[in-house]
Amino acid sequence: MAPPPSRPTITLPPRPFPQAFFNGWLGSEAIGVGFSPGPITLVSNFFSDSDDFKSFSQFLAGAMASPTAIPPPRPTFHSPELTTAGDGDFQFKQNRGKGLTITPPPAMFAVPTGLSPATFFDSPGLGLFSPGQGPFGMTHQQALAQVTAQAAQSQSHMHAQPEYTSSLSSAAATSSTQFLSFYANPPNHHQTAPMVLDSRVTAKESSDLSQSDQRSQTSSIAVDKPADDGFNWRKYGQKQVKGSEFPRSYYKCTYPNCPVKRKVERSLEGQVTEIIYKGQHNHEPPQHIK
DNA sequence: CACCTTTGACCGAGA
DNA sequence: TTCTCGGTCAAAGGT
Repeated sequence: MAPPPSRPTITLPPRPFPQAFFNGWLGSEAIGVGFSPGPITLVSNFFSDSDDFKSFSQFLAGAMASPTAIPPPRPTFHSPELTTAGDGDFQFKQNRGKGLTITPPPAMFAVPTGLSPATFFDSPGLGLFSPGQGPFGMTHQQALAQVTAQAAQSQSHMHAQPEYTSSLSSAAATSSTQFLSFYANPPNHHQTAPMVLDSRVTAKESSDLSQSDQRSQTSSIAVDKPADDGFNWRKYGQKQVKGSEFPRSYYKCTYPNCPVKRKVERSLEGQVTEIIYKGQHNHEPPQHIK
């Protein structure tokens, strides 16, 4: 499907998006309200009423209210981008030099037949959105729109917080992996009944960090494992996909009879640039002792 | 020995 | 029908 001509773009402050995202998403309960200064501040900005978003589904729902309130792209920041694909995929990515863009493709957001939006959001192998949350009586389009609106709103705060600019790249990159895996497979998400569903979540992270930034983070993030989301994965293939600048790795959940697979694209520096989950775990995440 | 990654080959879908 | 490409298989080797 062709991308919308005038793609709504939202730019967020140069902050570690994942962290900010989580703060807003998880709400004050998870992180602590009023925690500042620091990377967390963004969250409250990004989600103007952070307490209103305690789950990703809520986050999405909240963002879909006003798709029109979208500011022009800001080339300064490097933040992840959230998009949806025609088949209901979600994509979080960080575009090179584009800053955060939250793009709700109006006509592309489809809910699998037979699924309510709430079910869909709360389903697939991602165990994606807010476990235990009930339906929100909101369409995906609405949810995305609201996400957009919230993000747009947050933009105004960026100008007032230039001090975060320099720290974004490394911070974002450092936490991105955990972020990506988390939103796709929250460690403590409730287990939904097994169902035949091909929902996917795509997480993208940019690799447009400055050379110095990349070098500084490489040692800390260049891990061989895909994002640690609490599940165990076995790599069963790798391919250079056309149109993608980085090789794509294929992983299967190692749990017996678990159908979940995921595709991970990783930059040469080891940064995760995209994660696509497919299927649904039919088991609880194994307990990890660290 | 169990489990993992690597990697070339193979297969099916779509153009 | 043939070609391309994404996804998967499976043998080999590593930890």
